[in-house]
Amino acid sequence: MPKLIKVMTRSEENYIKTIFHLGNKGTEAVSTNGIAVVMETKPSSVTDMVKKLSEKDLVNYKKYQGVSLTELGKKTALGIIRKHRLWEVFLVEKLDFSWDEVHDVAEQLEHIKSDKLIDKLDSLLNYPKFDPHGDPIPDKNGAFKHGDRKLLSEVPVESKGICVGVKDSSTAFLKFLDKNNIALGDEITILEKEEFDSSFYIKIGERREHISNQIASNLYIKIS
Amino acid sequence: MPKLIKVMTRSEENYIKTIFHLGNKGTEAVSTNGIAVVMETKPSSVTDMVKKLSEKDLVNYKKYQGVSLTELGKKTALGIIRKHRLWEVFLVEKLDFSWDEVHDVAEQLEHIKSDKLIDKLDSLLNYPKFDPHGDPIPDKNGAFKHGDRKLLSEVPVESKGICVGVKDSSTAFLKFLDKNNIALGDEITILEKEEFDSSFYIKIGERREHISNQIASNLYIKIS
DNA sequence: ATTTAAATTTAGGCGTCTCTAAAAATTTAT
DNA sequence: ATAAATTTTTAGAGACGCCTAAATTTAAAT
Repeated sequence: MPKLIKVMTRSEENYIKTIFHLGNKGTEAVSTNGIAVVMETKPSSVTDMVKKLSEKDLVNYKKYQGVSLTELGKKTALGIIRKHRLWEVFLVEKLDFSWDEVHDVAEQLEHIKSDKLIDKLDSLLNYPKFDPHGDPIPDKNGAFKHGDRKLLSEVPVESKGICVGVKDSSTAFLKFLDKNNIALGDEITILEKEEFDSSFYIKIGERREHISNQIASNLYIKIS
Repeated sequence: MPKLIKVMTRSEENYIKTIFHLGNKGTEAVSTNGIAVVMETKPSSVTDMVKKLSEKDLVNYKKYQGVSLTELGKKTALGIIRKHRLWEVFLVEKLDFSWDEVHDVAEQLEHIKSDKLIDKLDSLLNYPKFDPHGDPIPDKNGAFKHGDRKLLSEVPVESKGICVGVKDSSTAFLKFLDKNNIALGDEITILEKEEFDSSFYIKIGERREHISNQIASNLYIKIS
């Protein structure tokens, strides 16, 4: 009889989510320290929690070997991420939040427990496939695919595509993009690559822009 | 310098809300037992929490004398109630929940911390004045008024009015009303009062109904 | 006015989640 | 290969919110 008692605390959910993001969708083992840094807590606290999650069959854990998610853990993580991203869409589409304001609130809303709520929300929003940062929203079964986006920095000169997402969704980066009139959906063409500093000259809409490598390696485009 | 540190835990918020509801908007002293019963906890737990709330200047408390809300406590309670009721409207209006399903989810959503969120939600819903059960929604400053609703059971024969709310918003009662086709907004006339069992004969819409005193003393109407 | 009953508080303890400090294991460097 | 540095785990403790059991206060009953 599997333990399907999914009464998870907020803290447990946050750990699961972090392990998912840190370990290539939970498949690779993550270090105790890594988790501690991201969650702004101490390694010893991580060890405690990881043991508890292990007892609940949400993670695979062997002392000193790092942690990865079990199938149950992955399913759980996808459920939380689904909720987080749907709420982000809601905040932007229905409540006029800007894309750099949504994260903190979504972080709270993702812990609300109600299947009906999230299904209805999904329907209200017309079953969106991506959140405001271009990240994919898992469906009810946890499935999600990513088209074939590439980082702007890893695409050959002359390529043309649509800006579909950001890798770094920090407030600072998003505000920078806003200030420079770069948004999801914009058409981008790589004009030239500056070998000296790995920066790029691009055409975006009708404008010509010069962007640093740091920017280019945090913007996803879908080649057309 | 007032302690405006409003970092309240979920549990603290629930106590404040209960004290507000139990004590005539927090003004009357409430008993430890009363709180314990409503919150399904033990009196000793209530004592512990009440001490903590007292230290934070949210309640007035003297041993063995019961608890009432301070001004700060009342303001806090109204803020939580505002959030709860706005979310209820959202669930019914935007997500097609029925009025007997909203309570549990709203109970969770009311603890989300974001002023912007609640203001935007208010705006999305067009600044509603009442929740799906007819209870008034406090405005940003905590002000709310109730028109002049009366319990059906306390109104003279021949009175005519609109059904504007329920006193008991339990799932059972709400389902009963649904089953009997009684909804907010219905026009009701008191035809006759049966002295024997204090039941009422009423006209609702075009129908004639016989309702028990228990029902009548949980339905609010606004005399027209 | 005492006694009895009921309500309330205190005392001590438990589970969760966190921390610091110290011990153990692993990795890196020489 | 051994020593040094780093990472990870253990041990012990604290805040929170709850509990049980016992003591205290208040209210009710005779």
